Amino acid sequence: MKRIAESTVRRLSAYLRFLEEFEAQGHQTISSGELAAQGGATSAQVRKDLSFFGSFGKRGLGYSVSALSSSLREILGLGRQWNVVIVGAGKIGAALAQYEGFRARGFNVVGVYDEDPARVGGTLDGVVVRDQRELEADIARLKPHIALIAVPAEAAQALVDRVVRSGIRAILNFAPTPLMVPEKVTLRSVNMALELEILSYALVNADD
Amino acid sequence: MKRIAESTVRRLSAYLRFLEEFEAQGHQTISSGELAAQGGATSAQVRKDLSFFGSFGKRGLGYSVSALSSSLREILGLGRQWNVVIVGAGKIGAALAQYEGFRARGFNVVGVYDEDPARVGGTLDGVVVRDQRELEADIARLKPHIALIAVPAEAAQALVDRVVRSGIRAILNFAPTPLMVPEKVTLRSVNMALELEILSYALVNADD
DNA sequence: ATTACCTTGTGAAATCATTCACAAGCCCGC
DNA sequence: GCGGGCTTGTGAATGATTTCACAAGGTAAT
Repeated sequence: MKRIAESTVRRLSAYLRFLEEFEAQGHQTISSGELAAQGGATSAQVRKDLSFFGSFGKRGLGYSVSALSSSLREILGLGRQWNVVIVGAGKIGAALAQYEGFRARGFNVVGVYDEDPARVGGTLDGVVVRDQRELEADIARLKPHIALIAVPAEAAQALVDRVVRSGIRAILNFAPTPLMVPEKVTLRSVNMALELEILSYALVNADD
Repeated sequence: MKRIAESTVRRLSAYLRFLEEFEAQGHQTISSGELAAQGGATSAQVRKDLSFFGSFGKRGLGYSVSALSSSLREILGLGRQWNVVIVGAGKIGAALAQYEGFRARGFNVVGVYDEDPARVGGTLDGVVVRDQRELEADIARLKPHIALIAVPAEAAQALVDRVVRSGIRAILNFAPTPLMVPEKVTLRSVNMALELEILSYALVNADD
């Protein structure tokens, strides 16, 4: 299949979220226009996004809410459970470990790791914080699919290397630093200070 | 000035971060190629990004690390302090309130708000959690520039409306829901579950 | 001062993403 | 079964962003 733009995948995910709400409200069908109105997209964009993956609608009528939800879950790989390890049990790691939004969408936190003995052995939302030295052995045993990196910038690359070497193929990084991964590994980064800097830019250039 | 793409601003911010590191290592000058190598950009992209704002380099030599850092800080509006209020003192709000990366870059948390009486009065990294009912009065008094929204999805829009009505012009949203703001307000969203879903998509489509 | 060598700044070209616009298809009422 | 009214799916057009490629300008060594 042709490579799909990340912006498209991001929107599909947003469509799915709204479809679930819409379904809960008892609606059977939805048009591209209604779906678009939600996230600021256009109806043409919704149709184009979906067209990369097939034909899901009925002309004149729109899309079946439940059928489209299923298709999107299938496309996004959400018809299954994903196991996640969190590396770093500081403020951010702890918040992530306890974030309900992950489990709600099929992402299971199966391990949280830290190197600080003061944190090891503590429990976060039912998951015990384990010693970072166990990381390799645990990844080999639990075969998690995704690693969340929530350690200081200086430590991040070394830990990414370790989880990659242990077989992890997808990483979500919260450390404010660029990271290198082999091509076969997918890396995404969330950088909160950077988001604030973009706001800062917007504020000083508000009069454009 | 011509409107600058968000992707450009994002990269400028990344360049600045690396320049600061590079400066700490004692380097005087840097070429567009060295700067690019960092974040996976190309040298042409670095030069193009900078060219939107002026000429900062010397042909044959590169850029002065310190001069370029200053220019970027100026462009991004980082030559000053920004005051930030955090709405929501749950897991994520608390983690944000205590995140050192913000203060380090000139973003001062001047207030944290929650509606849960059990949280009000508590203290997070020196900042006392205040009652959400004080929000309007405090914004009027403290004139913060930026609001971070860290409340459940259902509550987010109402709180955004409140901070916007109180005069906030820039919002960073952590609630997993789309939000509406007037045109004059800049809104950015960080959606962690959505990031995981993009990884999920990448994992199921790894063989492309 | 001249030469050899680098690196910038920037139009032009290429690529990527979004929007337009409309034929084709489907539902529904009659 | 036919016609009116909607809405999809999709090429074509537009717009945005990235990459290319090279003239222009600077350094440094001799």
